[in-house]
Amino acid sequence: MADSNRSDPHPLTVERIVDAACLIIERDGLSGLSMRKLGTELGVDPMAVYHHVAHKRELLALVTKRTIGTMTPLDPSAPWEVRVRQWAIRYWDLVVAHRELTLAGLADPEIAAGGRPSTEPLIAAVAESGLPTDLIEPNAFLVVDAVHGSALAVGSLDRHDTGGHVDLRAAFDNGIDTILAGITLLADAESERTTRP
Amino acid sequence: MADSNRSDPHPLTVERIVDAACLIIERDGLSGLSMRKLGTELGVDPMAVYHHVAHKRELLALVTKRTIGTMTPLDPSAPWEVRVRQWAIRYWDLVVAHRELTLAGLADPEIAAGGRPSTEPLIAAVAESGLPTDLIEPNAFLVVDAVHGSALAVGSLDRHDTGGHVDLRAAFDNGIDTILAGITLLADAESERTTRP
DNA sequence: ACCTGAACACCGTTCAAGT
DNA sequence: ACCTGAACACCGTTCAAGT
Repeated sequence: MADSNRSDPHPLTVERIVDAACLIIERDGLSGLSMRKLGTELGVDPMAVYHHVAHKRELLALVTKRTIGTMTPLDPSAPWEVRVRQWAIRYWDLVVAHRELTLAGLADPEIAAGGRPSTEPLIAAVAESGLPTDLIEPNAFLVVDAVHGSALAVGSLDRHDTGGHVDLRAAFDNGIDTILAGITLLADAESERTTRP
Repeated sequence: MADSNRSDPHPLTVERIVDAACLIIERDGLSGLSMRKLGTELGVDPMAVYHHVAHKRELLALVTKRTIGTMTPLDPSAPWEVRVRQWAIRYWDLVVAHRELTLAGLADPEIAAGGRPSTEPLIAAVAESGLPTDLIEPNAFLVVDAVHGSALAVGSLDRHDTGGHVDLRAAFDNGIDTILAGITLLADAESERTTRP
C-alpha cells in the first residue's frame, strides 16, 4: 500500500486507448469492439475512456490514422507505371487487412477524416504518364476506387470459386494492367495532338 | 365490431414487410431501420415480424433483392463499348442511391446473397472486345470494382471541392474512358499475336 | 397459425458523485 | 483532474403465453 503515487499504472493516455482498441479489433473484429469492452480491457471503468476521447467515432478515426500510417512509401526511382502498380498493391493489401475499418470510414466521414492514404505520390506518378492535366486526378481516383472495390469484395463469396485471396489479387493485378494500358493510350493520343498542330 | 373476419387489414406478408422496410430506409436511412420501428410502422407488435423473416440480415437480403431488380437491362444492339459504359453508369446510379445498403452487403455475405447486379451482360460486352478469354472476367470485375469504389466515395467529403455528385459522376466517366481504352489496347495486342503466327 | 409482451444480453452516451 | 457507477434511451432476438 506504500508507493501508489510512484508512477501509477493507470495514466490511461489516448495512445494506450488506441493500442487497446487496435488489439481488440485485430482479435474480435471491429464489430467486437465496444466502448465497454475497451474499458474492461484497460482495467478501468468502461466510461473512463470518454475522458480522453469524445466518442466512438473519434476513437475509430484515431485507429484509422494509425492504420494508414503503416503504408510504406513508394520507390521514387521507379518508372511511373511501376509506381502506380506499387501504390495500388500496397493499398490493396492494407484495405484487405482492414476491411471493416475501411467500410466504417466509407460509411462515416468523421471516421474517414482520421486519415486517408496519401494520394500525392500516386497522382505524381500518373502525371508523369503525359496525360492531359484535367485527366490526371480522375485517373488517380480510378486506381483508388479499383482498390476499394476489389479489396472490399474479398470475402463476398462471389467470384473466386477456388483459391480465395490469391485469385482476387491476381485479378486485381490484371485490372491494373488495363488501367495502365488505358492511361498509356490516352497519353499517346494527347502527345499526338500537341506535337503536330 | 361486425366484419372483423372479412379481409383483415393484418395479413402481414413478407411483401408488406419489405415495403415498409424500404420506406423507412428511404426516409430515415438504413441506420434508422430497426426491427422495433418496423413493427410499429406496420401497426403491429415489434416482434411479429420475426414470424415472417428469420432475422434482420434476411430482411436486408430481401431489400437488396428488390433494389437490384430495379436496374434496367442494356440495349443489346449497341456496340460493346457503349454497353459496358451503360452498365457501369446504371449500376453507379443504383449504388449511389443505395450507398448504405451496398456497404451492408459488402460487410455481410448473407445480405449480399439477396442479390447482385447481373454481370452476364457486362461480361458478354467485354468478351466482344476480343480480349483473351482469361482476361474477360478480371476486366469485367474491374468495371464492377470501379463502380463500387467511386459510388461509395460519394459523400466522403474528400475529392470534389465544389459541385458534389456531378463532379464525381464526370470523373467516373473519365475512369470508364480509361478502362475502355485499356481493354481496346490489350485486345489489339491479342489480335496481333493470333493473326500473324 | 399467427400475434403479443415480458425478458435477456447487449449497445453508446450522459451526468452527478466520488477521490 | 480524472475515474466511477447509476441511469437513459435504445438495440436484436428468444420464448412462453395468449387468441
